[in-house]
Amino acid sequence: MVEIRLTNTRTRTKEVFTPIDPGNVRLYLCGPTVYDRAHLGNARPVLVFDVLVRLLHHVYGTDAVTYVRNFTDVDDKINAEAQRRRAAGAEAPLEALIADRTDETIAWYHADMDALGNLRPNHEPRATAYIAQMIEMTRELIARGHAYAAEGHVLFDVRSFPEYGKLSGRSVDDMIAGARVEVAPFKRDPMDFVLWKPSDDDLPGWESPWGRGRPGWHIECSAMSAALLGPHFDIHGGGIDLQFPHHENEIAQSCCAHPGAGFANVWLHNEMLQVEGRKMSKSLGNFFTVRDLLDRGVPGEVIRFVMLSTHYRRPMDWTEAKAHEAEAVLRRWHGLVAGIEPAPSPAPAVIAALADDLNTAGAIAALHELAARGDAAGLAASARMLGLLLPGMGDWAVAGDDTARLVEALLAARADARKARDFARADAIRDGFAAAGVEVKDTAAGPEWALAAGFDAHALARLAEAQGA
RNA sequence: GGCGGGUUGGCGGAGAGGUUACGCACCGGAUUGCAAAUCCGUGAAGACCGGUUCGAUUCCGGUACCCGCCUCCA
Repeated sequence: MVEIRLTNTRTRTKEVFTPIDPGNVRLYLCGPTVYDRAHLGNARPVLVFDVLVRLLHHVYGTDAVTYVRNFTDVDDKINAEAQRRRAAGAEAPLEALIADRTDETIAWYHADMDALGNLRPNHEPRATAYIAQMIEMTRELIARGHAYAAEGHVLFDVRSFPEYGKLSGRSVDDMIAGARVEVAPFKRDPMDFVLWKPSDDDLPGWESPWGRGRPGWHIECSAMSAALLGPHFDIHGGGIDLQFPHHENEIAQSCCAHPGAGFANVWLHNEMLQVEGRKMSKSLGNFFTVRDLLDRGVPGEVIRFVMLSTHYRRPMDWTEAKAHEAEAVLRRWHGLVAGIEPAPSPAPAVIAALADDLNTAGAIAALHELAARGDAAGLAASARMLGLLLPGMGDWAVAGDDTARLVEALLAARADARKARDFARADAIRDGFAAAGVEVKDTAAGPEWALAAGFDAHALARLAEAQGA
């Protein structure tokens, strides 16, 4: 049995992972709020968990893993978009406009994450389908003395939970000292957070013991994880920015609603994404979505490779240079594994790297070594652990028939020129191939060719025209 | 103010208290009509200051600089 070690944010140490039930390893990843396209940063935790899930599948068996990732479809940004559409003349009721928006966004999300080669989770609960469970949990928290109703709101009483702040390493008093929190007059403590809030007629709402309203941001994950994984499960994760307040609040809610259950054993947090060395933000103009990259012709597999080439607990810097380098590597690897039957099992070095706190960069280094050794079958089998070189994934790296015809014609023209010792023409074709991103290898058995990074079909067509090929 | 992350060779980026990371680039050689690709090979590091140690880039303390979170955010 492979020993997996993971860095647990809760204990701040790298620990040997021991499942609660090896027959049903359970993980929960905080999913997107579905108000817009997923940006590149949204993809990072999904990729990290995808590799983790593939590793768990390998170690415990595909059927022994339950992976849950939610869709947050109750949110003020969604409401604002729906209200904007109604103001713009949409006739449908607000709830229908919201459903349209969230359905549309979920479809985008699926398409984008699929394009990056991510497995779909076993469950993808929508918050709106678990309102009853959220209300029930809120009632339970009030009954146990951890929450109170005030002016249509229900608030969690952070002073009732001595562990509050433990995950993020802060005390309630410290937080208040540097606080920029909204201090509503009905809060007992400035750090108390909302479990339920009232909705007026312009907002979606559900009937509750506290009047018509909607849930606060954090309660959904507590309710959905409990409903689908139980009150005690193995791994919970997300971006490090969720550590506080979201995950801190989840812990408070879940532990107080289910005393003694334990909630999540291991907390995994990925560091943030940067772009060309700077924070990705709309104001800096370097903000882009996964779809933006895909539409610009960056293959999903290339995005995946770049994202996995930095360890998840380090800041990841997205650069054009990395994308270009990743493309070159993947093209080479696709060429190497084409038509090769993958080995029966992945290379031990790759498994060992991944089992050591998901060292994807180390695993990629091990893949390089397999490639250098010419072990195509091993490379093919091992790359799959990282969700790379999957069947059907490399279509982008393979030349189409039209391209193949042009290249073959040009190669024939070059061979004629060389035979005639017309080296000027032969060199022109050679340089044209290089400029178009076609890599030609002259071997003893004749020329072989492949598309290189930056392949340009138009440049190739122009070359063929110029050479009359 | 509080909490956290980072600083490794030209660039990217890992692990390990003592032995080659790995990739890209560079340089030399083989090969080629010239190249490309390929193969072989060389060189190149650990922000700064202390401490522990026979020995630290790796552990501990401090300094500097960069980044993030504390407000919606993966």
